[in-house]
Amino acid sequence: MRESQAAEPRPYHHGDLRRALVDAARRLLENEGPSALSLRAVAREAGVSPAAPYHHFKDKGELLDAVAHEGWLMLDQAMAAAKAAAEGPAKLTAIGLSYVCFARDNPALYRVMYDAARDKEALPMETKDGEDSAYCKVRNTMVELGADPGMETDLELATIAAWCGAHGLAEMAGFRQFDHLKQALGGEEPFLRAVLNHLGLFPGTRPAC
Amino acid sequence: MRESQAAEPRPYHHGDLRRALVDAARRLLENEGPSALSLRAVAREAGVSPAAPYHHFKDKGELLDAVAHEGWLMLDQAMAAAKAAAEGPAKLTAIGLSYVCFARDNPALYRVMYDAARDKEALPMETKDGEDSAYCKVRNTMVELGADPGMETDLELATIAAWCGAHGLAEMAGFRQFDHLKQALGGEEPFLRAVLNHLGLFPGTRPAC
DNA sequence: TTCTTATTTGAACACCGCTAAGATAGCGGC
DNA sequence: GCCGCTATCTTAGCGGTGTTCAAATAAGAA
Repeated sequence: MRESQAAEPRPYHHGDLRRALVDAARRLLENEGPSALSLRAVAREAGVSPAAPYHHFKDKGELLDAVAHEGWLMLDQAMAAAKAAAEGPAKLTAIGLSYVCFARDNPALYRVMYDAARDKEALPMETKDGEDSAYCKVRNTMVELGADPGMETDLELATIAAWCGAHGLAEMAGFRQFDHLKQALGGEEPFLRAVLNHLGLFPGTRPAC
Repeated sequence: MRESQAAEPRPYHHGDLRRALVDAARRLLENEGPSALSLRAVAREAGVSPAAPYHHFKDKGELLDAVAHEGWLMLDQAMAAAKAAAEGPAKLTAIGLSYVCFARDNPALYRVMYDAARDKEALPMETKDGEDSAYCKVRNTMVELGADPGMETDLELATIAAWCGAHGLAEMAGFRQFDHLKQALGGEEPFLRAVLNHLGLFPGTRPAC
């Protein structure tokens, strides 16, 4: 591993500037926040001129897309790990909790991920390897927990509802106005679990009206 | 009312540039989208120099705060109207639907509203008139529908869960990947209603596990 | 070696948020 | 009426941004 990982897209001068730019962007994002993520700053961080990135990305948005893609991969992994670590119906809550915790621990990256999704007007539905996306993992878990895969619309609706709840909670969990409630419940994780339990996560268990 | 509403902040040269700037910003937001909402563009739209806004707003963020504030007032009104038009338990779904429709019809404004909220790390909890905010309206509705106001944490959790679900749906409802589901359900509004019904909106009705 | 092509640079353009200095216009006191 | 006074607005400018383009450079092919 002489120059980190390279050799796949046939680097010329730099080694693998595309890779280096995405890494620099993630570094900036973590250290300085999303407002510091200018294309020029990324180039500076990677040690190249402001015009260099344009030979690897059409524009700034495409670089952000690449960053977002890595974010979705990380989220996938976190959710898969949480699912594997839990048993039975607790799997769903565990997945939701891992989702919200990922957003809490990577707020800038999470923002970039959803900005990209809004631009495309779609959530990523499959990873590069053809594997199921995080969204599909939630749906699969629903089926494993007893949702009828024949009732496709109901299954899809339950998945969407769960995803919406988790995303909303991820965006709102940091708001200060909930601090007293977290304290009353004994910490942040109990608070998150409590809200998740209030959401109608399980298919077929919603109130009839 | 000679020059629209004025006389409160004692305008000098322009009449009421502050008001005009917020209006110009809302006009730009609606016509050109959030990315076109630069402070200079707002000044241009209002017919003043790029430096003029700084005598009425500390910086760009403060102007956006003013725009966001008007957005929250509009959302308040929409939710209040929806609540008044529905009866019984349908009130909650009606409120949720009005929330999501507001976001759909004013996507750029909705974005500005939540950007401001994230900066402050809080949702607006009361309007200028001391009236209850949209968030409080949801909680009040929960009580009217039978939630026990004595169980304060449970009431709060239910309110948060409902708000999270509505916000998540508002952000996700426009994604193209749900088009086929909307079609299967007979349109967008049935789709929104279906997702809202899948969310655990009502306090005390969540599954026991 | 020479040719070709991918990569990177440096300079430039238009736009951005923001600041400072000066011009302008409405107000209160005389 | 006139005179400050102060709020308002403009002009000019700073450093930063995304993006383009011609020139320079370096790697591989012939």
